[in-house]
Order: sequence, then structure tokens, then C-alpha cells
Amino acid sequence: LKWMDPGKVVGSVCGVQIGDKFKYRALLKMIGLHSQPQAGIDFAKIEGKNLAISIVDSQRYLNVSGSSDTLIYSGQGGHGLFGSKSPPKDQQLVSGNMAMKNSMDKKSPVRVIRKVASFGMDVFVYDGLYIVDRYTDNKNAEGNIEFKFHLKRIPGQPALHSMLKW
Amino acid sequence: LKWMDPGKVVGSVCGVQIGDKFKYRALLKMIGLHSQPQAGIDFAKIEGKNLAISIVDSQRYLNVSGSSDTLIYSGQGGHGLFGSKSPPKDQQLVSGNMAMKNSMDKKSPVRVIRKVASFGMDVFVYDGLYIVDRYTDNKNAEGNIEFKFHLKRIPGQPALHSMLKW
DNA sequence: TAGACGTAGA
DNA sequence: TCTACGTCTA
Repeated sequence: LKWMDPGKVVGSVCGVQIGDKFKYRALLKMIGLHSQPQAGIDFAKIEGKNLAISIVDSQRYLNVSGSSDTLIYSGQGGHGLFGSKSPPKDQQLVSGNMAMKNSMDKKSPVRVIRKVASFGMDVFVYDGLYIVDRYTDNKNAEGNIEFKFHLKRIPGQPALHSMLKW
Repeated sequence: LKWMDPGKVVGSVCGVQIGDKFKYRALLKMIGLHSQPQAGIDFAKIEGKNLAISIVDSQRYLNVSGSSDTLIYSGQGGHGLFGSKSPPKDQQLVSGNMAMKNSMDKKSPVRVIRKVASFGMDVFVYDGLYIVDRYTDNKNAEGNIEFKFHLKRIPGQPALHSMLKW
């Protein structure tokens, strides 16, 4: 009746390689890649501080991928999603956003999972470890504060595109 | 990349016995018991008509279980759920509700899955095949039309309580 | 208890 | 595009 729980791990997950694909968010949890059923930022309390350990880029926020080793990830909260009905608000430096800042301060690695379309189907692909380099908290088009976390891929990992076998 | 899809079946599902328990709705789909991720009524087009093939009683509507072989199931739509924020409306005889009526007319069996609490956890239990006996479309407390489908358990099936082994 | 980058089908 | 008896974590 109870699911095996792989728990929360910082850094690489044993047995999971770059390019591994998963159909459902629920699978990410079972494998131990990302525990949150919907939230994009997963974090864990490490030595008394919440550190971000994985993020899922489902392209529902206005994230920007620069080169293949750069990712700009929008903070959560404030209803900044596409098609959200709730009135927009300022994002707050709490919860997942605070965890992202803490990971930045500690230079702690963050797993990145990207939702990509493949043959008309969506899949979640593991893209390896990133470091949060810096963040901004500018106002967006509606005038509300929105965090943007700038992540850099840790060098030495195989390129994602070279690991994609469909 | 693709899930095995057991497809939609009317009546019993091969390999599934009364009393079988499932933790998640997603499992009901994988097994072929109920394809809808949230909707309570699943249906399929049979000989040109949509017939209800399975329902999930999650107790979010005001359903009434009479004796162990009777079930009164509320129609869908009209936001008749507990804690719904949307303004209530009249339910319409469309979609799942229409499928329930069609199953009634054809005396086509409907699988019933019940969400029950067990040791503080929720589980979905397969309860066997029912026939839609009749339905009403009275106004509820708020003055909106609400369907009530009266289902009778097909005789000869083992009692659910006798199959429950926790 | 409420928030969160869900998901399939109509 | 939107609805639908979802589901987990904090």
C-alpha cells in the first residue's frame, strides 16, 4: 500500500543518466529525481537550510534557454503562468525561490529536468547538474516582481543532445 | 515512450477481481479499470452511442450508499462538489451524464470503484458490476438541477466486504 | 489546509 | 481549449 520512497538526494541520482526520459511527473518522484507532483522547484533541508535540489522546466513560465549550457528559470508564485486566471501578484523570496537563492549562495548543484516534445508527445528529460549563478527580481510586463534564476550547466557532463536516443 | 494502453472495455476487466485495491487514479487507467484522470464517469462509444463503463465514487459529491448492493451516484457538472468556488449551475444531460442514461437504457454493466479510507490512507477498491436502474433530476438545496443515478449491483458477485484483505 | 510548471479526454 | 469526484508536499 505504500510507495517505496527513494528520498531526497543532492546531486546525481544513482542509476539515472543524462538523456533518460520519463513520461510522467509521478515517475520523477518514484526515481528520486524530483519529489514535487506539480511544483517546479524541489528542495530539502540541508544543515538547517532549504536548498533547491531539482527543477522541472515545463515551459509554462516564460523561461529562456540561452546556449545549451545556460538556463533562466522563473521563480514560483505570483501566478505567473500562461493562462492563469488568478490576479497576478509580486513573487516572494520564500519556499522554492528562497531555496534557489540558498543553493546559489552554497554553490550547491541543482538537477535540471526539461519537458520536451518528441513525436507529438511530451516527455521529461534529465539534463544534468547546474549551478545557480545569479538571480534578478525585476518587474514583469504587468508590473509585478518576478524572480529570474540564471543557471549554468556544470562543465564536464555529456551534452544532452548527444545522449538523446529516441 | 508510450504507455501500454489497455483500452476501454465494457464489463469485467481481465485479471481484476472484486476487492482489488489501487492507491492512485493513474493506476486505474493503467489497469484499464477507469481511464479518466479526474472525472468520475468514464464512457466509450459503443455502436454509435456513448455508454458509461465505469464510475469512481470518491465521496466528493453527496452520494448515498444504501444497502451494500445499491449506490446512488450524483451526475457531473454544475459544480456540485464540496468546497467548489464556482457558482452552482443546473447539471446537463450531456457527456458522462448522458452516457449513464444510455447505459441505463441498454442495461449495460458499469464498473464501480469506491474510494475508501483504510488506516488513514485512501485507496480505490474495485466493487464489481452494477446496472443503472433509474435516475432522477430534482433540484438540490441551492435550487439547481442535479442528477441522481440509482445503481443496483448485479447479483451473483462475491460481496465486497468478503474480498477485502488488508 | 492551500498551493503547485499535472493530465487525459471531450 | 477547458473540464474533470486528482494528488502530493510544505
